[in-house]
Amino acid sequence: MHKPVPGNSLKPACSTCNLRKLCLPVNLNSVEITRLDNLISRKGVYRQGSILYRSGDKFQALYAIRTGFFKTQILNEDGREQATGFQMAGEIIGLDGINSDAHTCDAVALEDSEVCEIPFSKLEDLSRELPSLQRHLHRILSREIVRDQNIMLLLGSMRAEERLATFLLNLSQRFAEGGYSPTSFQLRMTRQEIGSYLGLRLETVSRALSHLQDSKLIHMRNRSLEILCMSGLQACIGKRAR
Amino acid sequence: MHKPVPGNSLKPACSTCNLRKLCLPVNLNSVEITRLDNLISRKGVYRQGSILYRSGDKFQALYAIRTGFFKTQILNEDGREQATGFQMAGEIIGLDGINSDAHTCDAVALEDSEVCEIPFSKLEDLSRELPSLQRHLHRILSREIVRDQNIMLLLGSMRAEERLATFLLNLSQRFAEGGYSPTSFQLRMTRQEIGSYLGLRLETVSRALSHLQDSKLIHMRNRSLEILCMSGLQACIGKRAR
DNA sequence: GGCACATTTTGACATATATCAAGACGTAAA
DNA sequence: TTTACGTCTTGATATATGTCAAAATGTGCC
Repeated sequence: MHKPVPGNSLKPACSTCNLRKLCLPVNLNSVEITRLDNLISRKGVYRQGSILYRSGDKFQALYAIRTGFFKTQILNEDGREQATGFQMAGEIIGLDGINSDAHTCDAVALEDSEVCEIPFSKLEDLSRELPSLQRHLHRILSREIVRDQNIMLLLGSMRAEERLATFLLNLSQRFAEGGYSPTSFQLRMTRQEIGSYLGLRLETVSRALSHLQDSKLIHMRNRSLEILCMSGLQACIGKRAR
Repeated sequence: MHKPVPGNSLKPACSTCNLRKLCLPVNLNSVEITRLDNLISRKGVYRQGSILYRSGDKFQALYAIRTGFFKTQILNEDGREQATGFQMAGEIIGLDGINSDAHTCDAVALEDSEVCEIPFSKLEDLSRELPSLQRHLHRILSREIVRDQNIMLLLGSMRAEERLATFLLNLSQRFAEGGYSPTSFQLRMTRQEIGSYLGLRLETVSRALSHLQDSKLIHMRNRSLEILCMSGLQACIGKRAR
């Protein structure tokens, strides 16, 4: 397990253009953007395997991922573990902590990553002054709710291969939104972590991926994925409703 | 399927004491409470089976349930259905719609119910003026995220009987919070609806309930439930991690 | 009060996924 | 390069839950 490295060595600050493009694409004029930028005080580099926050940690800030990849997971009292999401550059992490002023999940870097810290009470202050920022924050919170409910649908009603197809298509879409190839990318997580997210054992994940490959819908070599037939992947979701 | 009945016949307005107690227990002085009350314009009575909103409906308001019981559900393109929650008096419904200005699930009354409508843009306006209201709104949104992630844990890693036990204990706790008996209450939903929520078939729900009853942890007569051994129910969660 | 329909229970059987195990593969350190 | 360790794949088998079916029970309407 590595330790987080304070990231003052890396120069590209979480500046205006990045905020707009990645984290907070909100209709603000340049003065307002500057005020928002000024909130974002500390930045950090997190090495692969290091912890951004743990369940139980005091909640003080949201984090905008500038580069890299994280997972969030919750742990039961009985040691059960559930990955609740994988977050990539441009996404906001930490919303779970607002409710009780404490985080309820762990956030772990899956590769070396940079984050911007957004002190939440300052964000609240500013969003009282800027309606457009306020609205954006509300949308981010609501989007997370919608996303989680769609995962409930997946976990509650899809079979293993459908879950995998849904998962890969979702990653594909998000890579596309980030400006990367939607058909060819690296999986940053292990089969075990994918399984934890999809409610499957790692062997089932492996078998389902092999089957998708046998069907010529994807090509996998270790963790690099190529989607060969997007429509075929889409079609295999909901092939057999139950 | 019944139609909603405009509820101007019923007098008990969603007034201060109700707001405080049920929906928005937020630190506001009486002037502020009055301003909040004034937002809450329309009220409605919904008969059992009627629809509060449908997926795709334009989002304009949140709803505070004054009395009664609702379920929310999402439907896949392929007709798959997932109950995403059961909401009781004192709870807020409709948060899913904020993200895209359209609801993403259906909300159905499971018994005759009364709701207060809270126009969301007015709530945003007021919450820019009242930090304590703003903070409360953020907590409500975050709480829903935490709740959904705990259901992901349930769906992703628990066995049928554990899911049932978790579900019953959650209902019990919420009834207790609403001032009702935590050990004896009516289930407002069918076995099919419970199954949809827990990712199980109705037969499995029925069998799991029968088994909990055989184990003397609960007593069920139709839809009235008595919890005989709270600690026993708790113990059967996580008995066998996988 | 009786009829029709929805809901629930229970049984027998099917099946998807978990479990256990072994070997292949990939990566990092010596 | 070799070694060691974590990850992944694949096979054989076990098991929890789904599926199908029938009967019992409950509920609402005429």
